[in-house]
Amino acid sequence: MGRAPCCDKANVKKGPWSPEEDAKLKAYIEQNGTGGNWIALPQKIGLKRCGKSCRLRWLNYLRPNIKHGGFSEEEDNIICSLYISIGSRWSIIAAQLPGRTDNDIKNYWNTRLKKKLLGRRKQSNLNRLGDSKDMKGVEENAYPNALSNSALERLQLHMQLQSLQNPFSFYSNPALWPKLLPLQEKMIQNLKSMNDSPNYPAMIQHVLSNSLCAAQGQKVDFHEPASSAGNTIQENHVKGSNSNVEELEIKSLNGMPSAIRGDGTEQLSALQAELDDILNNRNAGYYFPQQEEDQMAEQFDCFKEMNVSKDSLDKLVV
DNA sequence: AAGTTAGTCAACCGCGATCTA
DNA sequence: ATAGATCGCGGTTGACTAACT
Repeated sequence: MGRAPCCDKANVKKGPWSPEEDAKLKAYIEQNGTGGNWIALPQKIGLKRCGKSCRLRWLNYLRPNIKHGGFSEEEDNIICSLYISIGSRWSIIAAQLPGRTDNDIKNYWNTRLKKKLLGRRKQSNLNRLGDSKDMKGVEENAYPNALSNSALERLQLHMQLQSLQNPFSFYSNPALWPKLLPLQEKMIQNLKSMNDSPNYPAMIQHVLSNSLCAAQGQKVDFHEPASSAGNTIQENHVKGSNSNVEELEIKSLNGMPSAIRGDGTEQLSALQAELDDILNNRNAGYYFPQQEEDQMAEQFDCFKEMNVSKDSLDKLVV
């Protein structure tokens, strides 16, 4: 049996808000506040809207000091850094950007920023895949299920940044990978039995070691920006950890070999600088020698060959 | 000029968390 | 302690528009 609907769907208006509805809602809330009950609010002011819809409209559009569009470079950097580190916690990310809403940031990430960061990599793969006329089909086949996966996507972004920083990335050098704990070894064995791809266990080895480091509580040390939002990243990091899946999420700066990682602050600064370069197209003309370009492309191809879903990772560790 | 595709963004939906009686 | 109500979040959808063929 499902949950009772929060409102009478049949008598509720949906779709875009009219200026009159906006005015009614805004005037009421500015004068009386929300009254702590969004569900009852629309009835009080004679709006044929669901309470949730009113709340959303107020939070995302009507409340004071909301900024729309025109994200600054600094905001881009903050969003990217936080996404790579904590994933799609849009409300937390929004709390660090005064005047921005989680919905706005989510849309901005999905439609622009993600492409900005991943686009170069994807374009390179497409070029490599040759002179095929049917590029649409190629793209679909090349990324069967990877980009919808938040954790893998973040790993991919992180690898891309690592590759930019260090063309001789440790991802292609097993000697640099961290030593495994017995439990991790066991997981790798399980994975081996699941998939015979030569790249699969190697990449999973690093994914898992990263994940386990994250699960062991190693954290990125964020400096809290001046914000009246109250929640710090660290607070939310702990408070929000309510599932095994979250524990498994890859905290991008954790679990890296110390020779490459340095301390967290240095890595964060390097990451920040690299993001800055990418986002501002300062390396748009950067030329990777073909060999390095191919090597980097192969690292990303690992994900194709792995054909692994987050579910399969979850099952192994839970 | 008309049709198609891709990009953008406001809004909706469902679910877990939290509150309250 | 518990069940129902509400909140808040993240994923997804769909309308609209611009760019392209």
